[in-house]
Amino acid sequence: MRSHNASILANLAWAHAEGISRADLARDAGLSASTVSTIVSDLMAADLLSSSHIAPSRGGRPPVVLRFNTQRNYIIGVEMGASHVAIALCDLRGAVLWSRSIHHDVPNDPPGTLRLIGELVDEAKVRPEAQGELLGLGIAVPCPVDGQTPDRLSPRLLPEWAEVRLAAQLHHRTDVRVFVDNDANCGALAEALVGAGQGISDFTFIKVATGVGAGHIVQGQVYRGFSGIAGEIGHTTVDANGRRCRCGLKGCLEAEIGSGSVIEQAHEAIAGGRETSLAGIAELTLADVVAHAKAGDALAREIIADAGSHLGVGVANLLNLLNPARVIIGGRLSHAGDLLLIPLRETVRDRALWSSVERAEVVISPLGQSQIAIGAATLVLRAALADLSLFWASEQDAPVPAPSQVSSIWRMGGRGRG
Amino acid sequence: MRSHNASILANLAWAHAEGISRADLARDAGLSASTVSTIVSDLMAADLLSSSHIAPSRGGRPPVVLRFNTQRNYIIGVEMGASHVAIALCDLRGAVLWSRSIHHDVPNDPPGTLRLIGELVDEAKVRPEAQGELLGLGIAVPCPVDGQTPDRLSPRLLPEWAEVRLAAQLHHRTDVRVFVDNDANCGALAEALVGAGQGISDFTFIKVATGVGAGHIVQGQVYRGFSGIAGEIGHTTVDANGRRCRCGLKGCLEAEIGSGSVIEQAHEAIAGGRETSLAGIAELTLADVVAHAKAGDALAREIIADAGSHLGVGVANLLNLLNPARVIIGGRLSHAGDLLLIPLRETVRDRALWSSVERAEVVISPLGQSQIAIGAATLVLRAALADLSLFWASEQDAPVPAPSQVSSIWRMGGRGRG
DNA sequence: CGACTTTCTTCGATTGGCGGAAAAACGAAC
DNA sequence: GTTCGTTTTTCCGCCAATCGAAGAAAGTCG
Repeated sequence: MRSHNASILANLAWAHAEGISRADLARDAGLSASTVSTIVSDLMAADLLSSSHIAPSRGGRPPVVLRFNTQRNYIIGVEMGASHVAIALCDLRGAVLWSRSIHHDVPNDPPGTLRLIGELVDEAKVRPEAQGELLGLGIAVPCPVDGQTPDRLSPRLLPEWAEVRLAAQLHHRTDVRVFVDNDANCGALAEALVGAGQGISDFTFIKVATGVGAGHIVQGQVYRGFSGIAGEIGHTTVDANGRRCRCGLKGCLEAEIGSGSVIEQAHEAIAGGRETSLAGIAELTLADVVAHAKAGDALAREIIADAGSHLGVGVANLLNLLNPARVIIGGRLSHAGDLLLIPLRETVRDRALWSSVERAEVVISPLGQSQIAIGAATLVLRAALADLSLFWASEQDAPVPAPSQVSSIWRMGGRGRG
Repeated sequence: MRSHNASILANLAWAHAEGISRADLARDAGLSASTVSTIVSDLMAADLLSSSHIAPSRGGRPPVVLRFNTQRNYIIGVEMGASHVAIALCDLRGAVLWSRSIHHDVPNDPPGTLRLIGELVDEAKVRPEAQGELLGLGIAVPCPVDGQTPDRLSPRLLPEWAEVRLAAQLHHRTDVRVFVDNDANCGALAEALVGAGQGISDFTFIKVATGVGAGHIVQGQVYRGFSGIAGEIGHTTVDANGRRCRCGLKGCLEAEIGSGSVIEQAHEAIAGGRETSLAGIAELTLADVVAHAKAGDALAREIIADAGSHLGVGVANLLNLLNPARVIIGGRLSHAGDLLLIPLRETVRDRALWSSVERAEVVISPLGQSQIAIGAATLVLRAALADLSLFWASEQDAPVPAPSQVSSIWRMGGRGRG
């Protein structure tokens, strides 16, 4: 009903960062000018929209340009990584106003992690950049999130977290809505709203770091599959005779290009007497390998190019199977840029059967270090844009538990709307 | 609006083949009883629903059971295969009332194929089974269908068809709506509506015959990807050191289990002096291999079990990447039944990282020989159920060209409804 | 300076769904 | 058998929300 059209208009206004007139809103939404006018006045009363300036006339009365009020609220996104917690304070455009990243042993220390997140959120709340009210808290977790039991992390990957009800605890601590989703899905959502996936209805985001995971955007929505684990590209086979993976198989993508494997490959080469500037680094990390590759080290470049080729096999299979318009590579390995991308693209081209697959774009995420934390923030943003009532009901009911999917059957009317 | 809710109710009634009362419709659809009553009376006036009988009371007034009128129209589905044309005459339930299959060199003879289809349609129209009016004609084609140029078949796979406007010509010939889609997508749709995918929102159908293709059902809708070629599982790599594929790569799934490969493997073994009942068959076909495997021939069983294992690798990758609730195997190879399925499931279990993947069901299509032709018919059925106006506008406008996707943004109101 | 355009608002009119009342048709209890 | 309660279905008035037409506002253009 009304709220649905209001949501459409709000989304249109949000998408037009440069501003949009009522007349253009009516055209884009396919609604009558009168309807748009009444809804816009509601949205302005709610401070979601505000008129920005008057654009030059196009032959008649000059249009009043409306802007989505990105300062109305702020959002906090938190990335729980394998070995760090990152936080990003964002406005409603998804722009990062402030961020931090702290080393922490997340998998093995749930209480400490919860405390750390609480402190970081408190810190963010009092930052001068935090304008308006806190709209919600988004958390990206390094494991699949099941739609059935959304507030339980995977006991298999994170046994220590098995009994922790993350969203509930953080809601209790912070008193705002808490949204939880898998990190790769968050990354995909970030790209969809503020990154390389803007305006693209079907793409896949691949995060390559400690693990390798993918998030699919299908018809503009995050796709979770049947039990919420779609995107486990890390354990698809890319080389049946490849390295042994922690999952027990051989040649999983993750076993070839996950940070553990990359570092292992470097160690093996060093042990084999290979000349490299990586030798002598005490605790070799993926960041070291990437940095030295960029600085020109031959071994590091080789390892990364190799990773690119392996990733290319997985991407080619993905393209054949799902045919996304674009594949966006993120995660720490993606900071290697062209060193990774060029061999990747080459492999994809070699393995692409269809010209349309060949034409599919493979790019590196433009969102940088905070990518996943931004994605966590966009969980809140997307939810609020899809259901504007979240903007006016600040406290109320329980933390939103599920990785909320917009209900697939849209139902007109229906009993008991708010 | 109204028509949308009418569509919801019609779909509910269709889905309840045993019949459903107005009160239950209201409950299931979340609409008020009064609204349901008015819409139902419209649908009954249009002869889409009819009251069937009165069910026993559940303590109050006994409910009038309504049934979707599956005899109101009939549908014709046509499968264009690599070497045959199959036709299925279906009622609105998707049940096959009559079918035929004719050998024909489809790829190299467009005019003859069009003529043949025309004759088959004419034959179907005068069958006694054809009740009511012809609702539409669905065509399953053995190549991807692009949303941009829906009425052009792939010039790469079917060069002879490059200039043929299939849907337009058939519309001209038959004067009914023509719907065209890829065969694997048709197969998936058939499973969704009348096969092993009923009630499952996310599954994948894999057709294994001459080629190997998949059709995805995502959130209850056929998923085509960006350029309409999603599901090209046949050219994902399952064994980097495997057989050479016609696409130039090695170890594509199709190169391992496509009918060409299966027959080739049989010939190789026979040439190698292997004892088998397949030896001596003049023109060995996939059907022969399947039949002899069922009859107990060791070589045939081996080849099929091998195909099952290879398919298992592809299915495992698919499960990891997309996490469908079920994978349905169809196509001629699937007639081998357990001989294919057992090794397939074993491979999947070995390669499944997540318990939910492990639990995913892999089954054989229950729809048999006419599966794809039924799928072509369900193209029409789905379109009409999604847009009831197709039921009352028999002739009118151009043939429906695109593999119609339900528009992703649902818009309330909007100008100019019918 | 008038004609024309484009934008935006105001004002009925219409559509369509909802809630409640009422009718219909039954079971159960006394 | 009468009465009461229940479930199904219909009828009626109300309300929300959109649209179209008309008009006001604020320009451009010749």
